[in-house]
Amino acid sequence: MTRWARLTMTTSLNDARAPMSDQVRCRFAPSPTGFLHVGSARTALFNWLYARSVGGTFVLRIEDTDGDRNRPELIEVIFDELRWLGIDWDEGPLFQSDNRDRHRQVVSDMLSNGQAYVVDEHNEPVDGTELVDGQAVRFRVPVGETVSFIDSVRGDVSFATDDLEDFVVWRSNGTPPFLLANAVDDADMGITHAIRGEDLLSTTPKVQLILQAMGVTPPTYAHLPLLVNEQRKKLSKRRDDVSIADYRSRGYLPEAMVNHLALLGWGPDDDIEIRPIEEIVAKFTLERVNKSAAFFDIDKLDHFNATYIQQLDPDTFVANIMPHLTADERFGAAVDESVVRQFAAEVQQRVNVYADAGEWYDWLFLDDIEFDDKSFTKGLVKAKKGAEVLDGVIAAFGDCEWTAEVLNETVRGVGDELGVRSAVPVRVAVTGRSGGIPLYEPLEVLGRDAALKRLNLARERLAAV
RNA sequence: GCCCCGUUCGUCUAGCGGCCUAGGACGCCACCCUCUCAAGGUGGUAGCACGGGUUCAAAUCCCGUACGGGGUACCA
Repeated sequence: MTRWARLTMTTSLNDARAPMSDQVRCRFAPSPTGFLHVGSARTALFNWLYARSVGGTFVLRIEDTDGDRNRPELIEVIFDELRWLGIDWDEGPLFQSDNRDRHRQVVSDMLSNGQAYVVDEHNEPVDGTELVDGQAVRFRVPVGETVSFIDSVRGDVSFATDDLEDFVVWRSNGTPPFLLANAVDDADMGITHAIRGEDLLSTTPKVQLILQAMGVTPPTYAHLPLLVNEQRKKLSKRRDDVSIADYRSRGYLPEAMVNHLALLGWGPDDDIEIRPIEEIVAKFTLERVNKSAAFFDIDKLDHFNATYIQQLDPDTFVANIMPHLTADERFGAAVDESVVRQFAAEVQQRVNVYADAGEWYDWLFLDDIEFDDKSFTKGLVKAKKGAEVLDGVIAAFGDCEWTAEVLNETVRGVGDELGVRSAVPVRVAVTGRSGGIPLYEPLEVLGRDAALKRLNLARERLAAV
């Protein structure tokens, strides 16, 4: 049995149509023309949320009719990103291209019924009610009528057919355009709720006309507000940094991503934003979906991600950041997992994204640190008695007991003697930065020789300023 | 141009006629904590686009204006 044969079975089931509310069927229908981006992922998520929230079925369909831009190798990638996000599907993947004969049949029927007509390359109508190779078919849009429907998000929406031109339902290259294939497939698959982006709102009357011509009851539509960039324009793969895969590789957690995405165009009634997906499913309704566009705010995503990272058990955290650390070309080869583990708790509460973990650890694995200019200026050059502090610490570190506790007391002692705060200058000298995880335990691990080497280096550099 | 949709703090949102002196979150600022930076805690900053109605009462309903967006393809 082919994939599509299974579909047609659903169709016949659906034809019997006793649409019960517990028979909700949603679908996500990406076209494999690019990587999964945040806008598509949000659409997929809302379909999934709705299906799960009402115990319905979530179907995955690949809209691979756009021959030229189609990139089959991306199909698996899209699946992989969906799985990563935790968006699982109950049926499919089904491939639109498998339904080509059916699409052709529908258009053919339209021609014989006079609902559509053949046009030549100049868009001039051609006599005849048969599909002709090399010629397109246009739908005959009725005159003076109104197409209206109830959108679950937007309420009543209506369009005058007079504002619609006779749109193409079959291309001259022998393939169905999106409008036709999408409408037919939704009907055949018994889709009850089409949840999609608002950019498709104005194509809806055309879809309704097609369905009407087929004698099929259209699904309920829900048009989600668009995700926009800083300029308030629809997110675009070209302009915007929106690939789910990119976020994944930088070390965002799927839980954080999904949680954040769920809050774009929807909000719970109880002010609790960060919460498990099960709770979001339980609270989700289409009626609560907003109408206005939402900006994808990375700062907020970062906050969510940091929160989810903090909740991780330490072993998982270490396991997850290790690949990012060892992949770092500056110090990756020197990374010692036991050291990573020793200070993981401190890093875990500071890091927003796994990929940033290196910034907290690097000085422990680097032979030669680089000084952050701002830190060096503020922490040493402009610090009171910066040079004296370093001199004092260098002298004291030469023979003091090398334990975190003693190191702490020693640095403090030098500062007290000089009447200044000594911790930051030492930190800058040893780590290159003015901020970081608590200093003395790592310093104990780093060792006396390395510490002295850096202190002396910093002292020389300071003298040269 | 035409059609459609939208408009609550900078951002994401709660609000579905009185509970609003408009709540939460991110960001930002301050303070506490503190070896630093974070985290955490406390406090603060900032908004119903505008104008008309309707109503005893409007962020909430109606109309208009402005602004923004989407569509208007043999793309999806």
